[in-house]
Amino acid sequence: MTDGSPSRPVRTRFAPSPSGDLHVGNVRTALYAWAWARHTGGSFIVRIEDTDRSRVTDEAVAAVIRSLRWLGLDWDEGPEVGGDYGPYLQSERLAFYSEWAERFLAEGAAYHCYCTQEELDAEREAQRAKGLPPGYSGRCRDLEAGQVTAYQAEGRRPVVRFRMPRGTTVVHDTIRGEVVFDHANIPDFVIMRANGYPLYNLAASVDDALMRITHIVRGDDLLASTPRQIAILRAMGVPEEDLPVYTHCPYVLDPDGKPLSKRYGSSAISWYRQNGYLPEAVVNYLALLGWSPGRDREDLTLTALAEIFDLSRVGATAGRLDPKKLDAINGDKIRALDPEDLVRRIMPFLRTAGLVSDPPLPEQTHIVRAAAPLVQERLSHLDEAAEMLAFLLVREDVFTVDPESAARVLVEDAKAVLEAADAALRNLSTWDRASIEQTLRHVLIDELGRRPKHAFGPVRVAVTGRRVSPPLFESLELLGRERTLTRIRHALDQHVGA
RNA sequence: GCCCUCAUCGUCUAGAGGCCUAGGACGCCGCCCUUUCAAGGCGGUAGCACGGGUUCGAAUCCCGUUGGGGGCACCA
Repeated sequence: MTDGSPSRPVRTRFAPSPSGDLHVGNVRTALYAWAWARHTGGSFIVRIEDTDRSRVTDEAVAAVIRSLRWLGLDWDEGPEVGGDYGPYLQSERLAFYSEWAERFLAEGAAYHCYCTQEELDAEREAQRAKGLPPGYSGRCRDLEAGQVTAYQAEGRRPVVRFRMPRGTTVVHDTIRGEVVFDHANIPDFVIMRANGYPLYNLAASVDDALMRITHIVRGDDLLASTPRQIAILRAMGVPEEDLPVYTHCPYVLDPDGKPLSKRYGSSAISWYRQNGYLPEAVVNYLALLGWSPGRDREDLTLTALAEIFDLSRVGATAGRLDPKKLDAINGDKIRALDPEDLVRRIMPFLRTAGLVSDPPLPEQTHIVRAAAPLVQERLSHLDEAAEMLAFLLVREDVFTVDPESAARVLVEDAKAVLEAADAALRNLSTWDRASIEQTLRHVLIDELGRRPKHAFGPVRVAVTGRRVSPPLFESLELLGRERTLTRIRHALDQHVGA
């Protein structure tokens, strides 16, 4: 449907309801909307759908904004940046909704409905019992003046219900093609509560029209409500050719193939930030989940997306989250980082782990700068830097050797190795990586006749406390002679038994 | 119950009737490199849900079946 050559400036929007943190499905939708706006040179608008809900708080709105900024999705109009079509919080746009509701009422496109919740529930129950589709019967559709007065006398306060016209609606969707809905299956629906607050279909449609949205990119769950929104748009007088183009993105599922729920921890976008993921990795991964550039290209950035993203290539099938693939991409992105940038991104995690002060002391910064390159290609997540670098940053009196590693490596057989290493390193004239390696190789391999694994293993465990560590010789250089020898002697005393 | 919708390796996908003996990526399995772990290199494993059509020819088009998902609110 979308031919990629829009006749009017593209305006896409992301319209989250701020109930808790964004989840990855929403984020992907936002990403696509953003990418399409950027690709076409159009505008990306953020609108907060907070028309209801006591559950909406300022903090929730702030969380949405924080997440979008973290991801790098910038908006041309919306909260904090303003724009010509504001305000961008629906709670501040109530006047628009009532104005249109009044007009619909006056023109007969909508009517007052006096049914109580109980009556509606009973109606639905009866329909269910008869195996009929649930839905409003249209009882109040053509109320006579007398009935209205009677209801009012009872103290009933009406809601505004939209009168769904007869006929069919064809939704033009870039993913589904032309989807036909028979209005016979779409009962009249409420657009305004008795308390004057609008409902989703009204608010969203009024805003989309007023904000001149050209492309609506949203979740698949909204496809079925699209004919209602189109009906409202038409009632507002929006010409057919100005109706928005729709893109209903399929669901993002958890690794088990089930719809994302709050139960699944990593459905919330903040989880990724906290667990050491780079926003550019999340973006890259999500871009590929449900969309493909068509060529065998997978290394994507926001810049690249702005260049090549095409709404018409968004796929129709739901996608499962694949943590392994995300991890792989995250590792790639970490490896591609400028070392200084890596240091900057790692610091917060080291701080959280209590390994560096806030702000970091000069010597801590020095060590992290020097050590970052050693772990860069070993990191899958930023937070892993903490455990990898702990042995370098921890206070000497707090340093401990992992018991299992000690039990397996610091055995009787290691005694000779540690003693030889101790003696050789003690007398080493120059303390640098090359000298350390040369000496240890000479003493442990050539003289003692140990295989590399058995030569360096005990030293590694004694000095780093673990069997897995950054490269040994560089590690010793950074640790310094003093601390290295202390740890070797300590291992000799505590584990091997001198 | 009614309406809508989806269906290619384990996962994300390429594929728009012959280029498909179905390509790539992640995962997985080997091998190489190697001071551990990674990273890197090389190789391998694995898929068009099923049944009917249409066509000289179908992963690609049509119908149905099965299975999955969504919707039918004074939620968004």
